[in-house]
Amino acid sequence: MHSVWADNADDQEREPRAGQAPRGDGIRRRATIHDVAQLAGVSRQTVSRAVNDKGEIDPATKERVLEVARLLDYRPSRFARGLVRKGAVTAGLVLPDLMNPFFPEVAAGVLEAAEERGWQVVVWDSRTDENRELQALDKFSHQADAVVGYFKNPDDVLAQHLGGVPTVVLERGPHQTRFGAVGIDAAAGVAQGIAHLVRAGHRRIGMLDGDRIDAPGPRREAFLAAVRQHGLPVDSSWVAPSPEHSVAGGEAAMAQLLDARPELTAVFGFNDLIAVGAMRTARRRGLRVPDDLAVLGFDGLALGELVEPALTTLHIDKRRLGRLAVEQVARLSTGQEPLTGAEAWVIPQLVVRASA
Amino acid sequence: MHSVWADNADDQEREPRAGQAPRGDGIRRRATIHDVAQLAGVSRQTVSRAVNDKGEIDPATKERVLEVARLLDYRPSRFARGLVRKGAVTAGLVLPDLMNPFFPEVAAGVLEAAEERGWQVVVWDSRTDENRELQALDKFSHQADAVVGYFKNPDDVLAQHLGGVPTVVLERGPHQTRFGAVGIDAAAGVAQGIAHLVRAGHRRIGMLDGDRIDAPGPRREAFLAAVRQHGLPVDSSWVAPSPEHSVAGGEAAMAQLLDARPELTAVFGFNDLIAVGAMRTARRRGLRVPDDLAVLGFDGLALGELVEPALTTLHIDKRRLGRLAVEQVARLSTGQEPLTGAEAWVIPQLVVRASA
DNA sequence: TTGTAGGCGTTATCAC
DNA sequence: GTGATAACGCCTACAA
Repeated sequence: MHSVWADNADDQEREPRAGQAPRGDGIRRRATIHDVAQLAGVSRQTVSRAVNDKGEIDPATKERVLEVARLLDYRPSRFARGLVRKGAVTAGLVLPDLMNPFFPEVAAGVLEAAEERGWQVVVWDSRTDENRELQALDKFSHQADAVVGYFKNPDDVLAQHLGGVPTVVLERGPHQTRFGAVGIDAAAGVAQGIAHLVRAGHRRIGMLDGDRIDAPGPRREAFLAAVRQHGLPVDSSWVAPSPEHSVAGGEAAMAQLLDARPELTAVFGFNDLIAVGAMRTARRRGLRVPDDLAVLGFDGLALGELVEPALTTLHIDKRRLGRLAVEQVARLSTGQEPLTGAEAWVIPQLVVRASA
Repeated sequence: MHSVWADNADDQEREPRAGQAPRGDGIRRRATIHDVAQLAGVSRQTVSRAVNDKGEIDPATKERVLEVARLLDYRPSRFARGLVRKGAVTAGLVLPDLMNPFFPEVAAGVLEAAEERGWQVVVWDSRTDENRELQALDKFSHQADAVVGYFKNPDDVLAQHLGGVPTVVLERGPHQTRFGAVGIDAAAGVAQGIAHLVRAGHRRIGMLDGDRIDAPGPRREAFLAAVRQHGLPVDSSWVAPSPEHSVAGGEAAMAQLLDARPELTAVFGFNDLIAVGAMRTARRRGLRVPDDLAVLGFDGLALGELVEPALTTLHIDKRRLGRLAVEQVARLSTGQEPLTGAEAWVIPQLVVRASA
């Protein structure tokens, strides 16, 4: 059984060879307040005063002490300090893909909110890999006071590696997880999007889904619900998987979907990157966008305004998503109940541009 | 005078009200190993053994202790642990703009390299603000063992807030800084780019520069040197400033440059975002790219392949940049001299696409 | 102005 | 197997 507290790390690598001089290459033990005190011929307390700009100290001794400190390249140990002055909070942030512009923007929101609270944020890129997610948690369960992030692993696995650290998972409904959650109201968003396409006369609408074909996520479910509600001649055979959440992934998925459903007149992309990929494949095949094929994205990346034609998309306030996550986890870490109302839920907004 | 060691922070906010019960809302003192020991009726040492999966312990007591630990929501203090087990390294990463895809990719490189070393990385977005840079350093000088980042502040100001933490600055030549440095060989890159434009017949080439007009950086200097070398009828009046390093900034700057130098047949953008902005303004004014106006970028963002026409650019291995920075700062923190050769220098590669 | 004593929470060491 | 004892490096309180 895996103990959630155990530090199964391969830390400790600093050899204790104590070079007395601060210079010299090779690993040397860092100078402590004691070393400084000794060399300066004062008590540790005096060093502390000098180093911390406390008042009660003779300017002369202060200067002397500071001089020695500099000489020894002394820096207070953050561990010792943290032990005695409370209040330094570290949050861990797990992101699946730094190369998708969506996540840096979420991160920006997280950083903002964390900064306001005086927290620092440690970032980990899981590369959408379950094992790497757990590695992150193994670290964070020891090194962080709170965790926020995107996870593929199921709750129980996460919990096992979390060791009780307050956690908020992103884009998993509050009812779908036992952790704090901040989600996107995919249903509301997708409904808007499909309604827009239908309004424009489309009936044969496909989807490029980022979720595994055997594990439909909220976006696909919302899509299927929407097309059904509008009575469209569309079923799950109109959904092609795009395991790679990237432009290239979208290109490939679109090719596949077009082969399966040539009668398509519109596609909904799991995210903007995939949607852009879809546009590219469509155009490469000689289809005009939006005339022959309308394309709808999901995310609202800045990128969408730069491609041609500009991408119609369901815009998400990514920064807010990040901020909310921090607020949630802050609640958790003070023992409050997580929010589950509108404060934990961001609703996509349809942004109509040229592609649909 | 600002003491580099002083913790001029407004930390400490945790009120010491010790709720004995683990549950209950409101701030409660976190349970310590002592609390667990007491409630479980064993010594702290035994708790430590249980929690750390050490061998020498009776399975029964272990289970009991773990149970209590769970009950009390006990998590070992990372500070106390860090004090006694050495080896947990934290690096601070200062980025100027998370919204520019360039930097997340640099960050990805930093994270990779840091992970390989078992380091964790705390990220700070300075938003290209000198004051925020210093805020970051004030934090990192206490909380980090190494710092890597982009800075506008001059060396001496940085040093003042760094308190001796090993530091590597990005994109500042080794001879331009007293810190460790990892740079881009702008001269080599720009030379390739301008040569390409000249080869295509361009002689009236402008530049959209991201640096302040009164503080030319390496890219502008390289540009000016290159056009001079090719004997082009171009001087610094062909350089328009684009203080915003964004698409919008590039659009505005391009408008300005086009007004000043309508005879332009090609532009070099400080970065890809600016270059894309330039393309947009050009096309909005009815100019065809590249026929009427060729556009050359600098960065090699993925984005450049998606715009129309695709952007010709000087591609930088951003991930490598990040990795090198970590390697450099790792050297510094073990007392070695920083690298200054090719290992600390990334050379842009011309990628020819449709825009030039 | 300066020094001494004690404790922050954890683990290593060495007894029992 | 389990428990004292002594660090780890720093800071707060109090004494000199």
